[in-house]
Amino acid sequence: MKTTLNALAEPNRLHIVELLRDGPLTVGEIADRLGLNQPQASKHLRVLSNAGLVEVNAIANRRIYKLRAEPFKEFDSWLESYRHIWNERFDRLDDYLQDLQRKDVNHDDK
Amino acid sequence: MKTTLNALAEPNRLHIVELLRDGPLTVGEIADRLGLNQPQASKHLRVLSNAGLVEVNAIANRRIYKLRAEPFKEFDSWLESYRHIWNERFDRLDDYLQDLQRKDVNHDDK
DNA sequence: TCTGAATATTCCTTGACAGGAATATTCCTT
DNA sequence: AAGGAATATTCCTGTCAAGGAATATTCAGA
Repeated sequence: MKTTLNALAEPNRLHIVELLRDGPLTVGEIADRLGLNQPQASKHLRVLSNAGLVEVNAIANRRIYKLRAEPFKEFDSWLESYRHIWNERFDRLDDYLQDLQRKDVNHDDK
Repeated sequence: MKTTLNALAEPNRLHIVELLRDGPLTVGEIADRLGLNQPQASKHLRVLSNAGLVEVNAIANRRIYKLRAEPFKEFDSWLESYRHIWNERFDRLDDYLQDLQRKDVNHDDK
């Protein structure tokens, strides 16, 4: 999760992922469409690869990169644990304030 | 999306968010539970706040932070555009290879 | 009003990381 | 075998951001 987020936090890498959303692409194509020069594209793809976000398929000279499903699934289930924030009524600030008050009153307890 | 990812990419900030998943918390509480010293906690909360991930509620001396729903909703719909990767059969590598081949054959077209 | 608690802000330093340029590697084509 | 395309790797440099320490601010209570 942490490495995934880290990989996606870089703008160019996010762009790459959004490009690959529509299907596999070659390093050269990616570099072209994003206005990167080839080495930077390769480097970013490496990071994405290490994070498990993409996988490579070597065909002769070319390397064809495509998205891997797993990280997105994980992402999905991670989000799942936050759904209650806008489903249930999560905004229990009142309760929390009462808690604070209670603690203040009994601040000499051990 | 980019700022959201950036904010979450930092480990301590991710922890803060996961803490707040269970309800609002005070700066001091957050710092305690995460083993941060107060200034760092405040700084991270500032970043999270700028990213719109949390909101503050001032009560006397204390600042009570809690999660905001919006960014998570956005996240959810962002993920939505990636669902086809594991729902439909996305792995159309064969098609892509044929495309490559076609381009190679006609590489003298304009 | 004074003290102390809770929080924010500033300044500084250090480490990580992205970009550029150059080079290495692999493979196809002739 | 040679040249060139496609990609990866290395080295260097500059930038940015996180952490530490110190300080400022606000507030409650005695």
